[in-house]
Amino acid sequence: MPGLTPLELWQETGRDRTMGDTLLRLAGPPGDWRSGLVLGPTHEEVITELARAYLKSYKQLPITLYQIQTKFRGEARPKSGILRTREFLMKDAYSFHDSKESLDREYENLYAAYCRIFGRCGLPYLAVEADTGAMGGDVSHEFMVLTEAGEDAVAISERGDYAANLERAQAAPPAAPADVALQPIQEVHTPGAGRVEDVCRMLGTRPQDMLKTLVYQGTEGAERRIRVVALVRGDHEISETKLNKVAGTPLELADPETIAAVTGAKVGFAGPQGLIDRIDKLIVDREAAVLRNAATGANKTDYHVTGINPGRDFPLSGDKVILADIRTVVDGDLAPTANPSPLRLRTAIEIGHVFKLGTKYSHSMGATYLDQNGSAQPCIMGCYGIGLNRIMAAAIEAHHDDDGIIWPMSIAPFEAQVIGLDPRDTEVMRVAGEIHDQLAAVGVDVLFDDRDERAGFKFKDADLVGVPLRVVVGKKSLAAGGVEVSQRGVEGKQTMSLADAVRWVIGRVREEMAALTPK
RNA sequence: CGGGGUGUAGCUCAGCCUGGCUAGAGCGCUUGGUUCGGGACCAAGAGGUCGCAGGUUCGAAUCCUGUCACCCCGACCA
Repeated sequence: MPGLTPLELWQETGRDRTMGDTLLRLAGPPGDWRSGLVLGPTHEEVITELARAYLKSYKQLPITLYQIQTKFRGEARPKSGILRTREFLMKDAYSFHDSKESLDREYENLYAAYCRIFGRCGLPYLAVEADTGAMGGDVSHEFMVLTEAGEDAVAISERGDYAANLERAQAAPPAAPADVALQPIQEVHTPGAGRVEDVCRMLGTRPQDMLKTLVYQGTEGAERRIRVVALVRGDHEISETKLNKVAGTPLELADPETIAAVTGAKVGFAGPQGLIDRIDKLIVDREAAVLRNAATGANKTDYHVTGINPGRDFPLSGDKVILADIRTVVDGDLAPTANPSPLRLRTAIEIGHVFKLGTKYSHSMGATYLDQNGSAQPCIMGCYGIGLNRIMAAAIEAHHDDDGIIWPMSIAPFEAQVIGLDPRDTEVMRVAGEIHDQLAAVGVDVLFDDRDERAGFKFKDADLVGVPLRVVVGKKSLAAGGVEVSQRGVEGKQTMSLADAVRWVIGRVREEMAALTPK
C-alpha cells in the first residue's frame, strides 16, 4: 500500500480531525499537490478504499489482506530508543466479512496466529483485553511482553484468569451500600483545604469516605460547549479514557473560571449537591454511588460538607445522569471474575493489537458488497497489527545479559558466527573459511568475523551482537584438535573437528527452532 | 502545551558556583616500537572561534540579557 496517502480518504472517515497531530500532512500552498497528502500512520482508510473498489460480492468474502510497511505517526514525544519512534515498521492485516460470526472466526484465527508468531519469536507474551482508542470498534486485545522497560500498564489477576490494559481494566463491582442511618448535610469550615488529603486531616475522615467532584468541559455535536461533572471516591483516580468513552466525546478538566461558574467556588471545593441544573451531564462512578454519609466540597470556597448521600443529595438517575465505571484500578483491587483474586499492576511493552472494527470504516467510506438478496451491505471489518520494531526491543529486553543480546534463534540476524581469530595465520583462516562455506552451503545463516582485531575485541563484539551459535578457530584450538563451539547464553565450550562442528551447528539450529515452534 | 536540564576536542565529560597564566581528562585518531584467545602497553603527536549574538569588566568558558539547538520528566498517544 502507499506510504503517502490521499488526505481525502482521511476526510471521509473524519480521522483527519480526530487523529490530530498524529497525522503528518505535507505542507504545500492551497491547491498544490502536496497539500493533499498524508504520511500514513495506519492503513484502514487505504485498505477500505481498495475494498470498495474490488470487493463487490458476498462471494468474495471473507478475505484478509496484509502488508509489512513503514508507518509514520507524529508522536508528541518519541522515547525509549526503538520502543517509541515516529517512524516504525508494522505488519498490518485487515479482514472483510459479511457477518459478525465470520469476523469472530477470523478474529480467533488471527488471535491464535499472533500467539504462534510471538511464541515463535521467543517472546514471553500475554494477551490482554484492550481499549480500542481512536481506532474504534468494540472488541480488542493487545499482546504484551511484561518488562520494566515497557510504557504500558496492565492489570493481571493473581489467579491468572483476568488480564487487561490499565485503560480498560475493571475491578469487581462494589458491594451494596452499608445499611446505616443517613445523616443530614453539615457544612464545615476547611480553609485552604483544596486537596483530599488536606480535607481528611481537617475533618478526621478517610479518602475512601470522600467524594471527589471533578468538573470537565468539552464539546457536543458541532460546536456546543458542554459541562460535565464526574464523581469518584476520594481514594480513586479517574480514568479519562473511560470517562471520554462514557461521555461519548473527549473531555478536558475545566479551567478555574468555568469551575467557579459551575460551583460558585474556587478549585477544590466542588460538590455534586445542587449542581444538576447547571451542568449537561453528571457521570457517577459506580463505587462513588454506594457511598454513605460522604464528605465533599460545599460549592463554597473554604467549606466542605459531610453527610452527603447519593440519591438523596444528588440524582443517580435521569436524563443527565450516567452511572458507570470511570476509575482506574489500583494494585490489590479484586478482579471482575467469578472467583475474584487481587489484581496486580505490571508494566509491559505492547507488541501487537487486534481489533474488531465492525462497520466504522466501511460505512463512512461506502465500502459495500451485494449480499445474496442483491442488497448493498457495508463490509464488517477487523484489523490486526504487529509492531516489528517492538518485537526486536521486547526480545532484547527479555533475552540479554551484562555482555549483550542473546537472540532467540528464530529472529537472530544470523544463526551462527564463525570467528577466525588470527587473520594473518593462513591455516586458521583456511579452516574458518571452510566452516563458513559449508554452513552457508546447507542454508545456515552465518556471519564471518575475519576482521584484523585482537581476540578479546572480537569475543566482546560477538557477545554484544548475540548471534546464538559461535565457532571459534584459532592457533590454540587447532593445536587442541580442531575448532571451538559454544552457544550464547549457555555456559561452556567444546573443541571438535571441523566436520563435527558443522554438524553441531546444524543440529543446534534445528533443535532451537523446534523448541520455539508451538505445538 | 507545562516543568527541569545540557550545549567546552571526533565521542563522553570536568572546569562555571567564587572571572585571572598557554582551557583539561578519558576514549578515539596519527607515527614508531612491543604485544597478540576476553575490548593491550610504552613513547611521541595532531586536534577546540568553549552553541550563537550582544552586554558588564583592565580581563569572560565562567557573570548578565537575548537567541538557537538538543535531552529528560509530565500532558497526549491508532
